Amino acid sequence: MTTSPTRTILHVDMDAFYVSVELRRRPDLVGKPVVVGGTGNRGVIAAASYEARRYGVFSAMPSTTARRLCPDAVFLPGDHELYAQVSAEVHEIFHSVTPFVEPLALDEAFLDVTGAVRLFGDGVAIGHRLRDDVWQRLQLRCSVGVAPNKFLAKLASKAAKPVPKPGGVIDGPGVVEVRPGEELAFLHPLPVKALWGVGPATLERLTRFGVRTVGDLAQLEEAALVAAVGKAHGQHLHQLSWGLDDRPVEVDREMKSLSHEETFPHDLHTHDELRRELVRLADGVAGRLRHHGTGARTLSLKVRFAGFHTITRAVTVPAAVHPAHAIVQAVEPLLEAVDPSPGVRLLGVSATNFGTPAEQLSLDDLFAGTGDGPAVPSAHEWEAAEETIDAIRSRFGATAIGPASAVGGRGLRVVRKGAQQWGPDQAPPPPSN
DNA sequence: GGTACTCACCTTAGCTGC
DNA sequence: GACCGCAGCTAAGGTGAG
Repeated sequence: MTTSPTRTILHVDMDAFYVSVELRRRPDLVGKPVVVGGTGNRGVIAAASYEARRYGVFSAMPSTTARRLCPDAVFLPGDHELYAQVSAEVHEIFHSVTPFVEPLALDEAFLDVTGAVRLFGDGVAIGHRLRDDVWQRLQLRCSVGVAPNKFLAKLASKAAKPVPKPGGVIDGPGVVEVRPGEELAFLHPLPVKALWGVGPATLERLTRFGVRTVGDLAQLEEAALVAAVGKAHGQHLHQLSWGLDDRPVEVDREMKSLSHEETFPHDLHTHDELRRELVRLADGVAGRLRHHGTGARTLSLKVRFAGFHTITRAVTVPAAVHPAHAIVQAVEPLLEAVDPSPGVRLLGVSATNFGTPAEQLSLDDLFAGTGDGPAVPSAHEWEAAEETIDAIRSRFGATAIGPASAVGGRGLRVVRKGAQQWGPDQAPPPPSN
């Protein structure tokens, strides 16, 4: 029997990242309940200061609920570009100890420091070093978990965090280590929902089996678990319940899908309105496909109705495409087949099945020789136009130019990743005549 | 009653070709 | 020609994470 050598994995998680970044430019708000997120009635909370968490406010909570729980909280709209920039600085510090960094989100990452312990000391020493560096250079706090695998390191970093209590915020240890041999003693008393992959639906199924803690789950036969939650998920959870996780820290994770979706301040009821939004979303997806130098064969449409019922419709085209007009051409018939009369609150466009874009067929090609059809640009003209749009946006900003067919009652609005991360802004007042 | 956005992965079902 | 089993692809929906 072979055993894999013990690894030293760190999970570094920034403390209330978005809020902490905001507090650097608003020191007057330090010590106060502050939340970052959607400011409109349809928004959600992206991050809450520990003072706000004392009132039960947490991320992903509807903004309206947060306002009710903590009316005195300061609500900030969020600045995705700034957070991305600060995140890059944080990751630079991570790279100062190891090249094996797997970004998980803007505010957290896994680090494989197995090869760095001879240089910098053991995992705990590296954890403290990183915490000190992040604080000295960026005035931000983070928590570090140290363990033989990713999954345990993640749980450990959570145990290292500050704890909001009704009486005040209690500092966490900052660095928590799960040593080899102590995995089960750490893991089994935890509630089963602490496991990666146990969300509300899985939790309910497991509760039916009387499973409350990770230890309970470990005692369950793998076959019973597979019957309850499916093969892949069941086998994975069984492994995790015994502290087993051999996934490597992946430095270059390949992107497999790309999407833009948007919740509207008010429900839309007509195809005309929806078509305008579709063009905008497709333009955003197309820009990012071009940026990554790829195209997509499968284009999907997502529609969420007023009652929150959500449908998805997809189409796969013969060759990968990336121009916005080709995406619109593919997805528009799917939209036409949807009845918007009940009201549509969200529209989304996604691209999967990536591949090198083939030579594009234009409408001209389709109508070639028939003498029919509109006078439309050729495929090369489309491509040249979109490259020019990219150049203008990189020089003058993302909102400098956009598709004319996307201009509607709300003016020209261009889709950028993260631009509307946490829901629509406060709905504009009705137009006055 | 309220519930964002982005991405990954899984399950199920239907279809097609061999 | 009809049928079966299998693999591969696609579509749709669900779940979970951060």
